[in-house]
Amino acid sequence: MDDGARVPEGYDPRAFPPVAVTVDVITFTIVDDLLQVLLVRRGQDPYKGFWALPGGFVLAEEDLDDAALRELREETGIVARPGHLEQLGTYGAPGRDPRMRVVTVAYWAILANLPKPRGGSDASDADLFPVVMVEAGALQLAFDHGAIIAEAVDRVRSKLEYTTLAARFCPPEFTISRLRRVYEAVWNARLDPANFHRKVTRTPGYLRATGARTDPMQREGRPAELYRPADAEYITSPISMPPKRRDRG
Amino acid sequence: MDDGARVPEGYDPRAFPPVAVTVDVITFTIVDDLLQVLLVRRGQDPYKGFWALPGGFVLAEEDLDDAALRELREETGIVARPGHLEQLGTYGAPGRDPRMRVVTVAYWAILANLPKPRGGSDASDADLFPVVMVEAGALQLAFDHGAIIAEAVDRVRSKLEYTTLAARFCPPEFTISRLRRVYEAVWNARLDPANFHRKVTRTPGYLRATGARTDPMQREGRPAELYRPADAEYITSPISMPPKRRDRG
DNA sequence: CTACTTTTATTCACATTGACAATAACCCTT
DNA sequence: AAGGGTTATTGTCAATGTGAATAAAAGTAG
Repeated sequence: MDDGARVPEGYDPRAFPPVAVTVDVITFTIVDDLLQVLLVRRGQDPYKGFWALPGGFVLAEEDLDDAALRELREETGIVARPGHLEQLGTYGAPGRDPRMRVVTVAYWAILANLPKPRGGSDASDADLFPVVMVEAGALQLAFDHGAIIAEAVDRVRSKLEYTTLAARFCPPEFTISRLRRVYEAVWNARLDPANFHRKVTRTPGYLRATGARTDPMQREGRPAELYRPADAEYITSPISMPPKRRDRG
Repeated sequence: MDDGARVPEGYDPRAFPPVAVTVDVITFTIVDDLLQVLLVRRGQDPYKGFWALPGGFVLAEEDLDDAALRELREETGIVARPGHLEQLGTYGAPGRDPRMRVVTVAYWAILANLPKPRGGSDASDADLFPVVMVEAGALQLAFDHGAIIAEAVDRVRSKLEYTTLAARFCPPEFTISRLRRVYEAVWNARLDPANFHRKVTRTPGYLRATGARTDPMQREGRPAELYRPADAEYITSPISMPPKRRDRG
């Protein structure tokens, strides 16, 4: 069957504007009941010493998703596969990189149990920062990475409403209150434990009880039932964010 | 204030893999109570004679959104500004274009009252096709445009649930039943007129009554109140898609 | 007038949700 | 063993939202 993929003769592969294509990755995790984002300190100009998203050039024969995973690994030493990896958007305003035209494809990822990050080849340092700190403008961010992070935060906040992605922040087995604290950290809001319990346990496809309980020795209060994620990726009736968020007072 | 945007000396702008960056645009409109998509027939290899999304190279000093608007205008002769234009995603699998590495940034747009399309510079022809026809595989589509269109259709279908974008398919003033037929066309489902009316009129920020009515001479039945879009872009309580869709029988 | 069409209002049964009370299951101290 | 503290889980109740069904309203056509 003819798939039409003929290459015309005399085609000049250089007859297009010179553009570099890169990927950048926004990695979210939860530490100390706070939503945190992974950043690397730039070791060279431009923006030397500024904090930036891990990222870099897409290789010649590499798909975009693979490039995102590779850069995350190379620049931060993280070998664990993210619990979620998804394209966020592509940013290509002329002048966003002072050297030349750079179009970057941004990805965002969820990692549970993020190990202590260490700098890789292109970065002199890597560290986690609470999103509230980034939103407050407490960091010097390179390029347009502040705006990109803001869009990623919006995305993860709204995706918790109608997907089961919150479980990706958790270990394979987790309690309902752990899941609730994920929502509370990402949304920066407090949820009623009883109503949250009723909502998620009655959402079909979200949770599957394991039958086991938490070890009472390690925690305070009544031991909790352990759950693992079920098969649903999207939920029909959303878990709605409380109307008033308490961020920044 | 130092913004850190120093250009290092000796930087080689060619030290990156040769990649072409293009934009493609999925344009939706509603004709004959059907969701339709705008395609152009390719006038040259590869995929000569196949149907494709309008698109092309991003120019040297051009932002991505501008490139999308320009390509839509150049390849289809459409001068009207879309009621909505949004990035869909970026597709860059090696080999998706047989000539060279091409990374394309896909946009999707909503146009109301789309005029009869005519071919532009790069396309020998442009026409509208019902989405159900594309989904049935009735067209020979170039590159990976079939998969891209499928993702765009998913996106517009789900966005009708929690945004006010359905109104972008309508003229500036419209009736509730017109708005309902937008949902019915996009979702390929039937909605109860009375419940839909109650729902959208009680959704804050969605509609603002104009006080006028439709001219009874032109239509059958009772004249309907005319509305225009209000200020909300997102709605808190979603308009939910009926569970069973009737597409393809 | 009646028949017919579409729009809009109303009603009922039922599900969902927020607020909050009550109970359960553990720990610890006395 | 009893009581207090903490967290987990279940239950109650009123308010609200939704699907289905019906009715009323406002026009045209005959």
